[in-house]
Amino acid sequence: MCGRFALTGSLNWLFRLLFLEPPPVFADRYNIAPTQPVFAFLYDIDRNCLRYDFLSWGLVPPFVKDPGEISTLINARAETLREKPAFKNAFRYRRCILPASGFYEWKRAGATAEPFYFSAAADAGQLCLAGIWEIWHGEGGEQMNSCAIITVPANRTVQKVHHRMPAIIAPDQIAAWLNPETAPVDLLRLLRPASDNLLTCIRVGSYVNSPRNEGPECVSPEVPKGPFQPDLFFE
DNA sequence: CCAGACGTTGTT
DNA sequence: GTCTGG
DNA sequence: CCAGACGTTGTT
DNA sequence: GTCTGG
Repeated sequence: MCGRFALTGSLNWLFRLLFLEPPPVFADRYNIAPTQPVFAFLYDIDRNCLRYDFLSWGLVPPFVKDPGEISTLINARAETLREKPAFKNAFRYRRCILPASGFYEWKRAGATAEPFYFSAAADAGQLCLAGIWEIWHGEGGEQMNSCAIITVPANRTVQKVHHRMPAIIAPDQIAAWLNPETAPVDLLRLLRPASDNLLTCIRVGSYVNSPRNEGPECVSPEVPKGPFQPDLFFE
C-alpha cells in the first residue's frame, strides 16, 4: 500500500511535459501523511482543463454527510476501482497524478514496523503515482477536494517489504491517464506493478514514523544498532 | 418496497 | 447518489 | 501509514 | 483495544 511519501526537488520537467506554468515556490516535503494537502496534476472536467491543485489525502465520497464520517480511504485497489461506489465516479471522471520523490512502506514483524523508502533507481527524480480525486459539497456550500492513491500488487522489489504498492505511471503515459477521453479498459492497463528495475529500496530510521517529523532525516539510512557503540563511550 | 452500506490495511 | 440486502 | 489520545464539570 | 490527528 502507500501511506506516506516524499516530494522534493524541482518538478519543472513535469510542468513542461504538461504545458503548465510552475508556481514560483515549492517546499520540499519528506513526510507527507494522510489528511495533509498533497500536490496533484488533474483533469478538471468542469473547467475542461488540465491543471494542478492541492487535494486532501483521504478520499471523501460525495454522499457522506460529514467528511469525518469516513477517514481511511487513502488508497483504492486498482482491481475493484470500477465497482466500488465510493470510487467508480472518481475513476471515471476525476483521475490525478501525485508526483512523489519516493514512498515509504513499513515491514511488519510482530509488534514492530520497520520503515523502508522506495525511490527511482535511475536517480532521474520523481515518480508519478496514480490517483483519483473527488469533490465533496457541504450543506452550507463548503467544498472539499480530496484524493486516494491507487494500489496494485507489489513488484519484486517492494514484495520484500509489503504486498501492495502504489500504481506508478510512466511519464509518456501521464497524458493518457489524465485524458478524459481514454477508455476505462485502457486506463486499467496503465495500472500495473512497476517493472522490477524501476525502484531502489533503503531501510530508513524510525524518525519518519511520526508524521510530525519532517526534513531530510526522514530518508536517512537506519543507523545500525550493534553491541559495540564506541562513539557513545569515547565522546 | 425501504434500510443501510458505500473503503483499505493488517491481524486474528 | 447508487447499489445491495432483506 | 504511525502516533497519541482515550473525560467531565464549571469557571475564567 | 479503538478512534482521531497528522
